[in-house]
Amino acid sequence: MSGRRRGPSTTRQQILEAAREVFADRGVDGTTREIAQRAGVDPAMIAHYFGSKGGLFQAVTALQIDPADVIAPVLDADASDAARQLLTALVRTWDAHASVLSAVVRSATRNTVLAGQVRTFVLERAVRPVVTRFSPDDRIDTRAALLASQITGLVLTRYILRWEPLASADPDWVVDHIAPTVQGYLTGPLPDSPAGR
Amino acid sequence: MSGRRRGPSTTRQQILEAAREVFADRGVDGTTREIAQRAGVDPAMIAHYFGSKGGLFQAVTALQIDPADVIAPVLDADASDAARQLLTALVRTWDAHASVLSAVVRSATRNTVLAGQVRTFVLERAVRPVVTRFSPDDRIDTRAALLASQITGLVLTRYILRWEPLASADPDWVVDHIAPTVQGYLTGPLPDSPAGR
DNA sequence: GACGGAATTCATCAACCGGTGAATTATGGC
DNA sequence: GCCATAATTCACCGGTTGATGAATTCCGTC
Repeated sequence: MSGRRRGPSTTRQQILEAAREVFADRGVDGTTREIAQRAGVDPAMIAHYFGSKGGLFQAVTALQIDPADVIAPVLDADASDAARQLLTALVRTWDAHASVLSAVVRSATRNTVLAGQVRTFVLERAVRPVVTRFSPDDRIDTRAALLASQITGLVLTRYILRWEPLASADPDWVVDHIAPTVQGYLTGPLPDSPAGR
Repeated sequence: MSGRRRGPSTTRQQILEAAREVFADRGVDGTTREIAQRAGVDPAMIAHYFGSKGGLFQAVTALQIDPADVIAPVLDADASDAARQLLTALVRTWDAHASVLSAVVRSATRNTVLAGQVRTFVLERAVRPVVTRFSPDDRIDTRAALLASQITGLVLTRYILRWEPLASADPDWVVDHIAPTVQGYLTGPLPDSPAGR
C-alpha cells in the first residue's frame, strides 16, 4: 500500500540504526536494499532522507570523534603513565562507538579515499602527536609504526573480528595487559637500527 | 576477432597473475571483468578455465600454507628465543606470499565463512600451539589473545594497509623490534587478572 | 592436408545495484 | 474541515555483475 503511514514517523531513525548494524558487519558496499529491508521500509526512503547511500554513510559516521579531543588529556600525563592514559582514552572512545568504528574500518577496506582518511586519523592525528610528546629520542617514525601496529591489532581483534576473550574483555583488563607494550614502544629502549633499515 | 589466438596459450597463467593483484587490492568481491581486462582477455575465459570466480579465488589461494609447517621449527626453539623464531618464520612466509595474504584478508572482511577459516588458521593452528608450548603458566587464552592482537596488527599495517616505514622494513628489522613484545606476551609476567575478567 | 579438439571471442542472459519520479496517503496548521 | 506538505510506496531506469552457449579460429596429430 502506498502513502504515508499512520502515527508519528520513526523511519529516519530506524534506517540509521539498521544502517549502523549493516555497515558495521559488511562495510558500505553492496547494501542499500538490505538496510531498507531490515528497517522494514522501502529502499527509496534512503534516497529520500539521506540523498544517497554515501549520504547515509556520512550520517551514520557523523558523530565525529575528533582525535585531538581524545588524546588531549593524554598529552598532559606523566611520561611513565602515558601508555595507560592513551589506552584508556582510546578504549573508552571505541567501546562507546564500536559499531561506527567497525563500519568505518570495514568500509575503508574497499575505499581508497576512506583508507587514506583512516591512515591520517590514526597515524598523524592520534599516534604521532603522542609519540612526539613522549619519545625520549628522535626515532619518532619507528615508535609511531610500532605503536600503530599494536593499536590497529587491538582494534582488529577486539572490535572488527571480535575474537574472544579480547572482544568481551573489560576495558581495564585491556589497558592492564596492553599498556606495557605501548609504554615500551613509546618510551622504552629500541634495538639498534641498521643504516638503511 | 573471435577464435583462437596464434602461438602458445599463456592465458591461464595471465589470469592467475592478474587475479592475484586485483584480489590483493580489493578482495574477491566486485571484480571479474577487471581481472580479465588486466589480463588482456575476454571475461568468459575465467569461467572457461576456472568455472567461476570462486574457482579462480581458490586457484589463486591454492598454494596452501600449512601453519603446522611454518610453526613446527618454532616449537623446537629455546623458550628464551621463541618469539624471534616465531616472528622470523611468520614474516618470511608472509613476505613470500604477500599478495595472497592480502587477498585472503581483504576477502575475509566480507565473507563470514572465510573469516572463520582465518580465525581458526591464525588463532587455533598458529598462535595457540606456540602459546601452549611456551607459556609458563595456564593463562593460555590470555596470552593467545594478546599475541594475536600484535600479530594481526603487524599483518594489517605491513601487508594490507602498507603503512611506512613498516611496509618496506627489512624482515630482520621487524623481528628485532616486535620480538620483545611477542616474547613478553608469550612468557613474560602478566598483570593480575580480576575474577570475571 | 584433413580433422578433432582446444582456445578465444561475442552476444546475451537474469539478477541486482543505486537512484528517480510519479502516485498515494496521512499529518498538522489554520 | 481544507489544504499545503511531508511521508511512503511503486514502477522503472541505466549500469554492472557473474555466467552461458554458440560461433570462430588456431593447434597438433595422423
